[in-house]
Amino acid sequence: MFEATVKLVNEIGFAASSVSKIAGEAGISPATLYIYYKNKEDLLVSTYVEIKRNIAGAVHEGFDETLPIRDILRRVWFRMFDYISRHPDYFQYTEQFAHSPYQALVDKGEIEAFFEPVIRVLRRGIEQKIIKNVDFHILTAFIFHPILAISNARVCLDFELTEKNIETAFAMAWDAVRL
Amino acid sequence: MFEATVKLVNEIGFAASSVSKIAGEAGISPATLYIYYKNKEDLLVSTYVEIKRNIAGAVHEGFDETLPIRDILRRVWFRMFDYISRHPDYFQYTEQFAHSPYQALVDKGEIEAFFEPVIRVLRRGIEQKIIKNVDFHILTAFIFHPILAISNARVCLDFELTEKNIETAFAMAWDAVRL
Amino acid sequence: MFEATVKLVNEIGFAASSVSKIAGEAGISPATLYIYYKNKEDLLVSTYVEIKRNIAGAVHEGFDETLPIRDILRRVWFRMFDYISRHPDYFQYTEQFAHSPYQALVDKGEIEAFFEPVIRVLRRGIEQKIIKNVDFHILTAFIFHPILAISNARVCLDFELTEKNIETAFAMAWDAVRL
Amino acid sequence: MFEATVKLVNEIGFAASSVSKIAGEAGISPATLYIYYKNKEDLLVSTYVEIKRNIAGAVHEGFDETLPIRDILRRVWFRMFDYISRHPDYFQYTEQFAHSPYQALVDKGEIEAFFEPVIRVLRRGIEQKIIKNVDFHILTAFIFHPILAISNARVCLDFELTEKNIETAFAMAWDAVRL
DNA sequence: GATGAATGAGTGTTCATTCAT
DNA sequence: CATGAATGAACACTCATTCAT
Repeated sequence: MFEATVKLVNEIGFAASSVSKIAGEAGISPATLYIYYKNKEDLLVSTYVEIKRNIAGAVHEGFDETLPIRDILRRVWFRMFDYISRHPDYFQYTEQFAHSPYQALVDKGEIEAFFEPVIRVLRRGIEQKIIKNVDFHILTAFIFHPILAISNARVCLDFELTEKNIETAFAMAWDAVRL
Repeated sequence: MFEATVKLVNEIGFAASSVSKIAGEAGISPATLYIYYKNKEDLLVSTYVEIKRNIAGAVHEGFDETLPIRDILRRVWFRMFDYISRHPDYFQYTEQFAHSPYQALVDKGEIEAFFEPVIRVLRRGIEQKIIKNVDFHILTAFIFHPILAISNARVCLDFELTEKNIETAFAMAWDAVRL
Repeated sequence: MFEATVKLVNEIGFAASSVSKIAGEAGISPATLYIYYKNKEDLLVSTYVEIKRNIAGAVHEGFDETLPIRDILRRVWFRMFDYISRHPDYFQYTEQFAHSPYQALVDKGEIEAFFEPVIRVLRRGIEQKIIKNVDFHILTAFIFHPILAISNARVCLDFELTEKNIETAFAMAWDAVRL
Repeated sequence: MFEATVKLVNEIGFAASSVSKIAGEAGISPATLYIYYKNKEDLLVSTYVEIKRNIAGAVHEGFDETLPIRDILRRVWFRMFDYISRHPDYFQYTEQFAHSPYQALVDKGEIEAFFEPVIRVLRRGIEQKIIKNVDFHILTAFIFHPILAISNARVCLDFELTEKNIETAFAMAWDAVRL
């Protein structure tokens, strides 16, 4: 059901992905779907949270708090791009979801918890005066959001994403946030 | 109809905004709506393009190409935040639209043309070795996208957006793109 | 308006031919159409009656009551095929109309009056014991209806209608009705 | 659903028979109808094909290829009138359908296959020089189409159809096609 | 567990028609 | 005469959801 949901949303869009179609894609009856999920909302939100957990796992792989902060962030940045290139469908799902009305139904705290390690690193960076002491929303707007913007360009438009491009982009992100 | 569309999309979301509901909000019959717009798609896309034109007009107000590039971008940056704070609903509409399947139906060239002056400035900045010579998608990911991320935080969450915050954020954006 | 109605009905069918589309085809406003016709029904029925009058005029061209009855009917038969091959659209309109619910709204007497001369000939043929003395519905079922069936085959299917075919068919019709 | 479709089409005509009305007549929800039929077209075409199969079954009842050709055709002819008098509504449905735009969507081959036995008899009649050697479209225009014309007169107008009338009409049809 | 059958409420869209201008 | 603007009612069709089996 998870896979069917993601696949369909990526093929025909969020709004057009009806319960019956998702059930059809999954090879089950719509009625069966309601055994596992309370309703459509539950299905979509659960799928979103699952992917986010998935992403968090991926970006923290080989996470080593003892490295210099710049290296940690750089690794997270690269892991993120790597994940998106391996799972463009999962990524696109989250992008669509995050801008839909369903977004309001997600427990933001739960999502943030997944990313706790890297957030803690940012906080340490501020304390150690390595990273600019600005509001967290502004910080993430410069080191996480550009990833999404760039990846979206790659998924939707004709933009080619090379290793060098990613390196350059990270350098810019680092320039933005470092003291 | 324009106002009704924006209002409803902001209140109940993109997917739930049916033609009848929009017509109801506008105080007209659904049939009447179809005199002015070819279909739902046309209504939504037209509304989007209209807002984008609107935004482009706002950010270019008092545009002065003779100023230093940093000052030009700073002005655009502030004008953008100003516009969003005056028209959070218009902004939110574009954010929702840009991540919906309708997004694919927009003539990207037309939209880009609206922002031609500022884009030309960026290009000049690269030529004059004031701005990093990187792909345009990457550049915009650092000087325009963070505005959206930050504004979204303001609209959706509890984030307060002060003059000083904006100034700080711009400094970061500039750090990211300047040579 | 007459031409537009016929043309559209032949292109998109009877049911799909809306008043607005007919007006559009005629290059006028739907409102204007209502100046000349009471309503849609009036438009369609009038068009039908007009064509029927047209057909009656055509089949009676060069009508000569003094000829032998077989020759008269043969001439009518050929004139009918000639008309249909010159105006397949008019013919098709009548066929569609005659099997639609609108058919009930036509003054059958008025239509029959158009064909009075040839009907009178049939009646004379019965009196002179040249034609079988059977109910008129049966008679027309054999000398007029086959024309429609054959013409329909030509219009809808791949059937080629040669001079010789028509001659043969008339011989069969005559065999059916003559004493 | 089958019965409801036929009944409604006969009562209010083909064009006015909407899916909701048919569903209403059948005592079910429009949505339910779509479980059994792909769409309106499917419903109408299926109903037509079903009736045609039905008719073919009826006219071939007691079909005996060893009888003289005239007797075979006479039996088919009478069986056809019998069917129509027992199911005037089914017959009327096919007449309306055959002149509607939906007609184009039917697999003509499938329908013809239902009537294969009697068609084979006609072919044999031609080979044995009992029936005129003319195009099949012309042949059927004289032995099958008049049935429809006569029956239509009975259904729509005031024409009374007696056993003697039918016998006379068949004699005429036979006169038309026999050598 | 799983599902076939069902549906009320809704979708986007077109209809025939009116009427002030 | 002609029409632009308007609409209530209907259209074909899909929705998320339920429930007896």
